[in-house]
Amino acid sequence: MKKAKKHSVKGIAEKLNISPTTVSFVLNGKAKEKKISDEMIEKVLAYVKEINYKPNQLAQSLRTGKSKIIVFMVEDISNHFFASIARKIEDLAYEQDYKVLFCSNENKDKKSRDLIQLFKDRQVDGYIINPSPGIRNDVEALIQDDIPVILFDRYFPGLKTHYVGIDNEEASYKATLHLIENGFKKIGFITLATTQTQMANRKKGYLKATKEHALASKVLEIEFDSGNPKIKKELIKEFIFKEDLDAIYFSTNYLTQSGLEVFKENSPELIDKFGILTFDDHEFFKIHTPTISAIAQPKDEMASELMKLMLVLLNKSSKDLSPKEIILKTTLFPRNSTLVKNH
Amino acid sequence: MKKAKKHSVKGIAEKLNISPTTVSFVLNGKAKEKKISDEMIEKVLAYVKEINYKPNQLAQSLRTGKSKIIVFMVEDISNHFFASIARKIEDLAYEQDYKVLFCSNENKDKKSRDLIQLFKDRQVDGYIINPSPGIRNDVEALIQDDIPVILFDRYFPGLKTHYVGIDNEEASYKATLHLIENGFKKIGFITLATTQTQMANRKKGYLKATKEHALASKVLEIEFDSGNPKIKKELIKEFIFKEDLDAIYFSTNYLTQSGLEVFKENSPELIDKFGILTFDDHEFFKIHTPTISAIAQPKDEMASELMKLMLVLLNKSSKDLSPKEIILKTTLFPRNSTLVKNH
DNA sequence: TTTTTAAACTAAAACGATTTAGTATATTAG
DNA sequence: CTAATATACTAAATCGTTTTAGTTTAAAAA
Repeated sequence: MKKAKKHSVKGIAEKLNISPTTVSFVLNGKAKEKKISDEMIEKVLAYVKEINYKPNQLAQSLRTGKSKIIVFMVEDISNHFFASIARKIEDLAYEQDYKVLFCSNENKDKKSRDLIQLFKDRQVDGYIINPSPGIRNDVEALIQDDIPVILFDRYFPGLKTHYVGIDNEEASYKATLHLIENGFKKIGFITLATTQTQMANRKKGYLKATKEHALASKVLEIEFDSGNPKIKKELIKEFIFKEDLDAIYFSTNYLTQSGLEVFKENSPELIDKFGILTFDDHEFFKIHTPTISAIAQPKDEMASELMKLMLVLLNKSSKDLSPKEIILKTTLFPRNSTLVKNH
Repeated sequence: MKKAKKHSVKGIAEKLNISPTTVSFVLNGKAKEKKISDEMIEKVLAYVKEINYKPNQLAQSLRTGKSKIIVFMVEDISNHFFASIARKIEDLAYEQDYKVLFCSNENKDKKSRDLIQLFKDRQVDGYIINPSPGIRNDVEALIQDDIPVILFDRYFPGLKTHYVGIDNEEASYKATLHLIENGFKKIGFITLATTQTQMANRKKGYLKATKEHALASKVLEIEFDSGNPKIKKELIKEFIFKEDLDAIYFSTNYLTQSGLEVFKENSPELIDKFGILTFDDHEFFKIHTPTISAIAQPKDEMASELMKLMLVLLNKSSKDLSPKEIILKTTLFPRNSTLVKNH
């Protein structure tokens, strides 16, 4: 197999004895507008097809300032929730000839900032960001620079940005009601120690429901990176077994997993005495014993709303589009862990 | 906030009253070699630092032909196994100033080919590929073009390429022995209907072990995309309950999940009568009832070996490096599903 | 017939870097 | 004292596009 020599606009022009300008116009569909004759268009198109010419994206990007690349930055791309959305985003983007750079900020500001800086130098066209708590200014700076940014899952109160997410408070409120309706009276809430909106609102929902029903509210807040995972489990263990509870509600599947491990490792039989509910669904909750009730976020829909909005932003040169908030519906899947109880 | 004007080599040169060449030499560490004086170096570096200049990667890429982007193509990026490796690859790549384009080929040849074509136009520097069955020629073409390619998880027999993976036959053989040693005599093997190496070798290992111990071998092969998931589960259900078996060994966690669902949905209590073993570990296997024995692939190590090798390839202009095969060790985690049985 | 306007194309600059092939001055060798 | 060599820099080409500002010829208007 011989090394195919690179084709170029210039080469094509020479071969056809015309100017690169003409070739470029035809290639970019500006032929009509630029009064190129039909025969000429035909000729160029035919040759381009014959040699299967594909423009050099780098050169194109350099000239136009558009890289046709978008960034999808999340807390952890290996997390099932984010990975599923990423998978969908990928498809939608490639369909439109965009590439996606996926990256994980570990919910750390330094990492977020480093990544954003990195991408700025690469003139990425747009950002979909699941922001770490302290990057409000950086997000603002991007917006000031007129670069399309969409936040998702969490946002910065008061900062007007495009946003795709769910109504965490409402979802959490309803989920807590579900527990209450099923007879649970001493509901513990295990969440992350953070002021970020998604978690804060889930807590609000929980507190609202318990308060309304005059139930005690017991909350355990765990540091995100509480060093070693042992500590996390120790905290959960203590909370579950020392507090006087009849149900546990986890604010995110990251914690649920640890919680279920705690049961498994300590007293597997005891899990049936508790109501268990979790934010974020996972296939495995359907095969766990007992099956675990969960609040599912509409991952596919989130992905498509994100990309739909992003494409609009990418094609607007004028940034006249006022910040758009897209709030999607969650679904509560009641399963055995909160239904058929023997309490 | 005012829009920061773009800096450039040319701009810097003008400001300092020197030539762009000099600036470039200094920036690329060629100052000494090009006999630039120490004061000059100092001056340039100081100014560059002052204005926090960052070179335009696109321009750089166009000129040098290196995009500093690598592709990580897998079957499905939302799959836990691949997502975990991706997460690690990401870190290692960014450390070296490389970006990574993640993408999923769904194990389909057309998608694989489309993606490769897409990236060629973007002059990606290197490819890490989990190949679909029919893209041998495309991979060969990339290698002919002298572009770094590493296959992983599966390979093309006879085609010499760089490769990172495990010894699937050996791992599968040992896993089957584990079942046999724990008293199981009628072991069913559920796998995908594919001739791809990773699956073929897992089957080989299973067959070898059962044959050696004069046990019957019963294999169920399922089409990857057998239309609707119902059909897949129907097949599994029939296999599990109609064949006379005392253990089930799944060749990949994609099938294990369905298998466990089958048990859950039909007769949850029956799972304790079977030995259950799966290829590929998952956190949830530790909290399933019973806990599920699994063969774990060294995901982190795979990722680091992949990137280590990739970086070597990227820095070799000469392609003198003969194809390197890196075979890593798996770990068998025996858990309750194969240990404490009442059969 | 002369002037305008339209049609069909093109030359050359620009995007922002890297690199080859110099030039001018200073130093050393012969 | 001249020639050779080293030092310290630079002009201009190049990567492969896009786009602005033309030019030339033909047709329409005056």
